[in-house]
Amino acid sequence: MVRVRIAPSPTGSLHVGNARTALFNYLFARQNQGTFIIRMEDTDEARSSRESETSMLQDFQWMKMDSDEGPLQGGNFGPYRQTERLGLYNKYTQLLLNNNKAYPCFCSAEHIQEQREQKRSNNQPYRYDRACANLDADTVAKRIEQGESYAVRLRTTQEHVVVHDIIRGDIQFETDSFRDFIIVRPDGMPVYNYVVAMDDHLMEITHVIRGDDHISNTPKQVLVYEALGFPLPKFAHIPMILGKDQAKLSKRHGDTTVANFKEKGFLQEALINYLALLSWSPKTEREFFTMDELIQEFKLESVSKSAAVFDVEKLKWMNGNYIRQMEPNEYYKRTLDFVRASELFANGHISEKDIADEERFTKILLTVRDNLETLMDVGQYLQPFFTMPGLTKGINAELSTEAKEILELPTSKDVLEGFLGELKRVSNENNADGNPDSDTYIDAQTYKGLTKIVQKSSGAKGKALFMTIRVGISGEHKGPDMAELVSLLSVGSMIDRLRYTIANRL
RNA sequence: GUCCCCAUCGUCUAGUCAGGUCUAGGACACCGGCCUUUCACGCCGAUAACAGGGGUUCGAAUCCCCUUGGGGGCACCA
Repeated sequence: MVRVRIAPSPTGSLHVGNARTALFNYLFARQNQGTFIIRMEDTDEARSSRESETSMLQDFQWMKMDSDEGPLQGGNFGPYRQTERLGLYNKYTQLLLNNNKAYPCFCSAEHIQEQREQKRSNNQPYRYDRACANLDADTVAKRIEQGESYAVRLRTTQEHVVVHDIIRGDIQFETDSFRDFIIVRPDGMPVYNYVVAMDDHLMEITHVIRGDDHISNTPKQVLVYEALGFPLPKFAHIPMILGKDQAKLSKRHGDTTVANFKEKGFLQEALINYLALLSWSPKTEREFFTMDELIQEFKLESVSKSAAVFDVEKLKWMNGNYIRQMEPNEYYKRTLDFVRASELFANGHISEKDIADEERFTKILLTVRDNLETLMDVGQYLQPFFTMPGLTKGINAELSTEAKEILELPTSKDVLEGFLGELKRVSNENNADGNPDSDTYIDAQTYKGLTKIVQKSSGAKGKALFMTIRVGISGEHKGPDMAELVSLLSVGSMIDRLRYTIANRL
């Protein structure tokens, strides 16, 4: 029975590096009908918080990595927060002390620190001098009785430790450099490398799958397992995710948390898919996988040994693909949060009433879909349908450089005035009272006919014709197909827009 | 400094374990073209890599050694 765990520290929201480690654990668990466990390593009280834990657990949920055991749902191997497990460790420490596999060390932290610095400055590796390794029992008892504080050290007897790693094979370490490391601090707080080993054993973890920044911790943990007589789990150290500068991905690289990507309008499916492809490959040319397909295809043994640079550009590309593949109704639903978060909505240009007209709103959303890389982009592309920069208060009046260049074309005045004239003519034909109002629309075919007329009168064609009309009406140099855009805007509003552009922007 | 890990296009990778089919394949980005009398989407194409040096071998991206480069650890942090 496979049991794996992800053990994050609740010190912020879930980082993509951790998310990827979690993903590999999750995939491995599911494909083996195993158990996926979340354990919070919250013993660093200064940095850990319950809020962080909550947001992390939400991130896992959003990523659709459902856990079988964890701090919220519990399980048979709890508790699932390290701070709640502290009582479990004492008896093991006592056992080690009784067996002489560990011993109390009365050296002060300051003294050790001094020695370490001295060695360092001489460019020599520090090793504990084992000053307290062989004190006789009476002395020890007496000093403890006198209230002298002490740390507990694990007695290291072997010269080297071999770690068997599923991805890297055997790795050998000399124990010399960390010999007799501390497992319990003077205040009784057990140390990380000691605690993980016990937790993993107590939770019956079969495969420890974690980032390769933990490789050098592993021999210490192996020593703990052996001292306690615990059977070893299997280890698999997966490569790090790097930033553009090839250094370990961290906050200073910008957006690196799952929450960041969620907010920016990345889809869970795309993030999972992209993350799965960092340091793992199906060894075919296929790139798109659903979670279920990943569960089928993923192979822990074929995880690469080298680190991967996180490339947002490729994630965006993948995200755009997922957006385009969605069912219209799902697309509508999943986009709404981002519509409501947009500036247009905040300024009242898009209202709940607009959104509630599901058919029309979906139609509009669909016309801008090809332009999206993330769902957050909708705000930008929806603008032409609901307002125009400069025309409406609260919207930035600045035109992009590209848009300005288009309006500077020699034919642009003729194009805009020509098109304005045609719109007026059409609306007069359609309205008995001769006043263009907001209920008159033209269809794509009519629009094409009008552009032909304007082409003749202005002499502009192609880009000079269509881009000028686009900028004149929308204020943007990119966006949905013109025929679709025009057929969704009332003639009255287009007339207003053109007048504004002619008056203020030419 | 020391220990450990890693090394194919700018980036993600296939090929490496079982050497020849590799004048090194795919994808992102970039550049060019087509489609659309427009941007985007889509399609087509181009540029672009075996870190260096020694071996072993008829033959090395693939095996061995060295160098170089990069990363991570070296705590009474997790």
